[in-house]
Formats: sequence, C-alpha cells, structure tokens
Amino acid sequence: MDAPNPYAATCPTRQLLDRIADKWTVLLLSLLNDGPIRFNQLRRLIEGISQKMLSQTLRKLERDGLVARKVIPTVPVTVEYSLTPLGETLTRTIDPLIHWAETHMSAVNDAQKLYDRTARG
Amino acid sequence: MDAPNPYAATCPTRQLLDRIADKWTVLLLSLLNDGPIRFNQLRRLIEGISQKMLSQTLRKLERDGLVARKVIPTVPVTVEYSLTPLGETLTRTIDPLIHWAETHMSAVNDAQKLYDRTARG
DNA sequence: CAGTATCCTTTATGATACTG
DNA sequence: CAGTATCATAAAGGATACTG
Repeated sequence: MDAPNPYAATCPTRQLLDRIADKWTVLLLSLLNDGPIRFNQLRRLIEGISQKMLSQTLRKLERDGLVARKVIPTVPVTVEYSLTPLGETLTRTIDPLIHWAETHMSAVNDAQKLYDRTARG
Repeated sequence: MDAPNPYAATCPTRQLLDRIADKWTVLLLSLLNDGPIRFNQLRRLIEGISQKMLSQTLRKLERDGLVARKVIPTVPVTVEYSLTPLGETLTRTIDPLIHWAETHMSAVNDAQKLYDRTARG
C-alpha cells in the first residue's frame, strides 16, 4: 500500500540527503578519511569554516554513528575525531564525487558562462 | 604559492558541494537518470516539491550543463528534461550514494536513537 | 585546546496567485 | 502544461564573546 517510489518524503535517500546536503558534512567526511584528526587541525585545514559549524557538524556526524569522538585527558584536553566503520563505507561512496569535481567542474563553469551569455541578455 | 589543499574555499570540491548540496538537486539528477521526463511528471514523482523549487532547481542544472531542456511545440506546450552527457557522468557517481542510503540508513537511525538515549537525558 | 552561548544576516524553501 | 512573480517563513550559516 505504501508508495513504492524512492522519492517519497520518507525514503532513505531523502533522509540521507537531508543529513549530508549541507555546506560542510561531505567535506569533513572526506578529510576524516585521511585518518584521526583533532578539532583545531580540522579547523585550520578547512578554509572558512567557523568554530560553530565545525562543532555542530561533527556532533551531528557523531550522532549518526558516522564519526567517533575520542577525548584524550591531556592538559588542555585533546579530542580526536575519526570515521567509524559505518562512516568509512559512506566515505567510500562519496570519494568518486570528489574526483568528479576535480575533473569536471571546469566544464560546469564553462557551461555556466555559455548559459549566461546566451540564455540571458 | 597557492594553498595545495583541496579544502580551500575555491577548490572544485567546494564548488560542486555548493551547487548540489541542497534539498532537491541530487534527487532530480537521480530521477532524470531513468530517461527524459516532463515537468509535471517530475513534480508528481517527487513528493513534496513545490513548483517553484522544481523550476528553480531545473534551471540551475540546465545552467550547469548537467540537464538539457527541450521544448516541444504542442498545445499546450510540452517540455522535456534529460541528462546531458556531462550530467550522466555526475549521476553515475551519485548512484552509489542512493544505494548506500537504502542499505545503511537504518543503521544511522539506530545510531541516532542510541546517541539520544545515552549522550542525552 | 575544544568547545558553548548568543545575536544577527543570508539563503533556502514554501504558499499562493497569476499567465501564455 | 509549464512556468513566473510575490510574499512570507524557516533554516543555515557566521561573528563574537565566553569557559573548563
């Protein structure tokens, strides 16, 4: 009786997109793929991210079971973030996207320029 | 002299994410992957999308050179949308993501429940 | 170092009415 | 059918100050 289509509001695809379709999530996952890393290291690596968004995005990823947070009781405290096994499976599917961006974004930019010259005044 | 890291504000990955990280783009690409389709067909298939967002998202995809728009001069007019070859290459990299969602989102939902029971309350 | 809290601006999205 | 225009709201993101 349920709608069989994968585009229903509650389908897994929609759920996933609602979670990762933001400015920083995919970028973070991709960075964490290189191994465990500390909060301020991430902050320095990702140009332009605010402390608030880094913290918020990491907490969401932790809640989703995609990222593990490990507190090391140094003084001051050190916190290390890493992918969980589940997070690794997701990151592996995201990786080709990064590669696509590197090889095809220039074509997209060209298409935009063409569109703006023709379809517009 | 440029920052060599792929997380710089202007890197292709950031550009791509800024473009597709919204509520509907990936979903639309995935649907268009099944073949050419008309405006209102898309609208009916994607539960919850507004006319405005469908129109707006399609135009952006067209501008990016990812989707082709074909006007068929019937009365009233028919408009058919389809992936361009460039759009097809992107959609192929996105496809595994849909599959990941179908097989792993239940694990994510479980993780969320666990997190909410422990890290909270 | 690794955050939280608060305020504020921008962007994204939605509802509704209208058109060739 | 396939849109556009306008108004309104919600959600995302950023700046800044503060804390164990």
